[in-house]
Amino acid sequence: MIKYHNQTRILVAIDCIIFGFDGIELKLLLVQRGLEYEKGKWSLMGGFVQKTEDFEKGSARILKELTGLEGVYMEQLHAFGNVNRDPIERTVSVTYFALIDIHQYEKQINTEFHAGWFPIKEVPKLIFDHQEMVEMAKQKLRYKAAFHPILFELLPEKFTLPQLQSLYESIFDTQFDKRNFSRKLQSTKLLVKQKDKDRESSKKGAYYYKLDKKRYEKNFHAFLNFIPNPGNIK
Amino acid sequence: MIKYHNQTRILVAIDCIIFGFDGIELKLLLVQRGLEYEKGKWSLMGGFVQKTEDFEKGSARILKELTGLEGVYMEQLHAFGNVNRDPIERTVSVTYFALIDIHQYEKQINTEFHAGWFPIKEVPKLIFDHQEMVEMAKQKLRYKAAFHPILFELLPEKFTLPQLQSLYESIFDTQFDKRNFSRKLQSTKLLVKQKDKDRESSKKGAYYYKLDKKRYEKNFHAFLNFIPNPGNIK
DNA sequence: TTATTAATTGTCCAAAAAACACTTATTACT
DNA sequence: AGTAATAAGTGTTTTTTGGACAATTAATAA
Repeated sequence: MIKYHNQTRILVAIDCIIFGFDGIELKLLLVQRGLEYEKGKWSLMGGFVQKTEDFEKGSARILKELTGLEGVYMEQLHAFGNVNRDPIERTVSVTYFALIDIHQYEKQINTEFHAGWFPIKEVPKLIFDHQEMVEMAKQKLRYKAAFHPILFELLPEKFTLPQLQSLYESIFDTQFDKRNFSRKLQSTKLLVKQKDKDRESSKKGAYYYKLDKKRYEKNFHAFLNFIPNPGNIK
Repeated sequence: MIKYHNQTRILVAIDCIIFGFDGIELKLLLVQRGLEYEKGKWSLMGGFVQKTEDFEKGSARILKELTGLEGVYMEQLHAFGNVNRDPIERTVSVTYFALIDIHQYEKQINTEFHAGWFPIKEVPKLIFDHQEMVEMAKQKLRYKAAFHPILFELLPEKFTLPQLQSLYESIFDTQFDKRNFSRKLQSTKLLVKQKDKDRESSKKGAYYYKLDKKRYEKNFHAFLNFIPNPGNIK
């Protein structure tokens, strides 16, 4: 087989920034590094790209190993290539971020990897440049969520408006007016009101809503001004 | 030195999608591939990541080799990793896109690489998955330009409102009302009206404007609704 | 002087966003 | 049984923004 000559071949890793929501706050799934050097330190879930594996396959494999999950929303974030980002050996990292509903998979999380959910505001020190990756992912999540109906990926199939609003508030770290919030969401026509209520979080109970799947898929890229005063989202 | 064992090391390339504007239409800078296999076919400018070079350094080096340019706006687009994207040998490609004012560098373009500007609508068949890269870059450029004042990177230091509008129209492939366009731009306070006029393109002449650099840097990420009816930008 | 060309500027109307407060359903307590 | 407490749900007004639209101006050429 012909090859390119005199070129450097480099390890290529995939690291996954896995966001989860538990109904209260946004969390990040971390694992304790299994490989030597910094072993036991908290880290993003990652692995090396295999010989016959492209990035989508690789990121899905890594996610599955850790969480047992398949078919989860995943998107490429950024490729990190600093020469010394991994002190063992030069490794390029292609990062993906995923969004999942924590409760749905609570019990599947593979214990073998010593995984744990951390509130996004209390993320421990991470190895290598993983901190930077997380920061970028948070920023991208905010950016995207400000205009696209992406946060539903973090919620269970049935959810209430107050839940949805608290998710938005948690991610944008601010408070919205519930009347305006509700009106804006209703106007997207993405929500279908259910007959039953969630009675966990209040006496009166809050109606459940489901996504209108068809419209959701169709309008996924459509632009929606979800966030009041988008201001300085980057 | 310690190394990771039993892992595949892969060639990592950087490919640059270089957009340019000549005052009339958006163009793409392409080169004729120098390496064997598909030699002579049109291709993005690219090269392999060197042993002690990170992506930013690499993309700057590649851009410089081809155009002589430095300090140009550049941004990472996406990492492409399909197993067979390069039939010679598996190669991962990290893509960057750059924006430049064609006239400013017209004479610097390195002839050694047989480079050529192609109108974005008449891009020839490209090697490998470069077509896909260009498509993604076009889409991202539109997306970003719809909300951020990024297109100034394609213009000379002094430009007129009609020029700016024709740039926007060319990129979004539509027509804007010049009164509304002007008002919207003025409202950003990013433009500083000059005393002199461009007399090339009309009898009356159009006033030049410059960017207010300070505000530009400060507001680079600020959200501005540049595009009427953003509709289905992805 | 008149016709032509492209630049410049302003008004009005419609739609969207934001500010704002009261009513309702339910439960717990006295 | 009555009342207090809690969170859900709902409408109206004002302000801001976006979009449609046309007349005037500066310069040149006929």
